[in-house]
Amino acid sequence: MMMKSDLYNLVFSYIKTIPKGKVATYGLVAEALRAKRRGINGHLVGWILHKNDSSMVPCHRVVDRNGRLAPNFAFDGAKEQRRRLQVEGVTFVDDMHVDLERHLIKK
DNA sequence: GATCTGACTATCT
DNA sequence: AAGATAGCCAGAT
Repeated sequence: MMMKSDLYNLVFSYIKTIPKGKVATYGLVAEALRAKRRGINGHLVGWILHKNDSSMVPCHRVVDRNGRLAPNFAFDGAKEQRRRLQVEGVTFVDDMHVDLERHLIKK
């Protein structure tokens, strides 16, 4: 198979489980992955997504702990990410911040 | 195989 | 309040 690596697989597997209209934080993903691979931090998660640039994965549902969207150099631009989330029913408290209280998977 | 890098987060200054 | 530092890991070179 062409699996990049175990980490990629873990990250994508988790992200794919994020329900539509929900979001997860990098820290949350990292925490979940920590169950499989010890000591994983948010850097790993975001960085893997960056390297992979997977349009096939709902990486737009992953935000930082403040609910802020990824930086502009991800996706087609932060505004594109915001548009995708809004289409899925995610509400925003700011142009760049999702409403974590309503859409964060869990805490 | 050593060094650099990274879309994070918490803590300190 | 905003910038700097530390902690942590694995992929890329």
